[in-house]
Amino acid sequence: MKKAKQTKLEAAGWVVGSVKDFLGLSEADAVLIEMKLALSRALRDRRKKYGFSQVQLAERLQSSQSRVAKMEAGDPSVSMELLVSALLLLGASSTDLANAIRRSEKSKGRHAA
Amino acid sequence: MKKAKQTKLEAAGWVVGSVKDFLGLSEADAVLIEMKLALSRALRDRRKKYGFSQVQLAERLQSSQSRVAKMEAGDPSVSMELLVSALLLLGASSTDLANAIRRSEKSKGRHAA
DNA sequence: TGACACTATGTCAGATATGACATAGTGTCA
DNA sequence: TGACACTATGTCATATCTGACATAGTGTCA
Repeated sequence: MKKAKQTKLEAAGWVVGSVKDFLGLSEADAVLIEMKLALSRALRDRRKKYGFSQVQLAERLQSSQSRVAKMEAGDPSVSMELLVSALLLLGASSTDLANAIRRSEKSKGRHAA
Repeated sequence: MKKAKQTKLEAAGWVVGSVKDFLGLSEADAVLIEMKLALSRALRDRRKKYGFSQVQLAERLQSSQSRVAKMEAGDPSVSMELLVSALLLLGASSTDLANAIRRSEKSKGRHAA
């Protein structure tokens, strides 16, 4: 579901609101990125909370320092699943994750008040 | 962070509670699976709410009917990211996702009350 | 200044996920 | 019964992700 999205969907006659309250493609992408960034921040916070270095965390995750750095940097090569797995291994609960995701919501456009 | 987890971690001297309130490896896995199942259910619900067939949804996602079926079945070949992307394209908000994830939490062991 | 611990960035071989296809199963309507 | 729409399952080539490595950047302490 990655490449050639826009053109194909436009060809298929996508119109914002065709079914009502569907998001445009690019907005869904933006929301996903925001969510991943929120998880990145949560990961860094949690690591620091425990006083771990990236190297130490990498050991626990059975990963590498470079990947931990990319996770925390919101690098596009890092999947949401990896971020969530890492957070869970750092003791985060479903509720913690839910909160991080909920908080990722953009404060919206403020079109009307 | 997949294979050979257990043995390596055990060799590294993993003990539940070594840092306190860390989850055991297998529990983190279980939680992740629960979360993905919750998202699967949310996807099916949302698709049905809009009266779409799997084929119709696949078109919107630029995917295929078979993959939609696997998504809804909680097939291990489906990533969390794919589930979330699909939900977002069906108009789910960050809050919706957060709720689904929060609800995925197991009702715990009831060890003490 | 240098030495050190920590973090960031680029690359790549191997592992995993993906869309697509075929095909089978299920339910409904006539 | 058959025809049809929908869903499930298996497979596969290709796309994407991952851990690992090298190396560069940053901060701190002496």
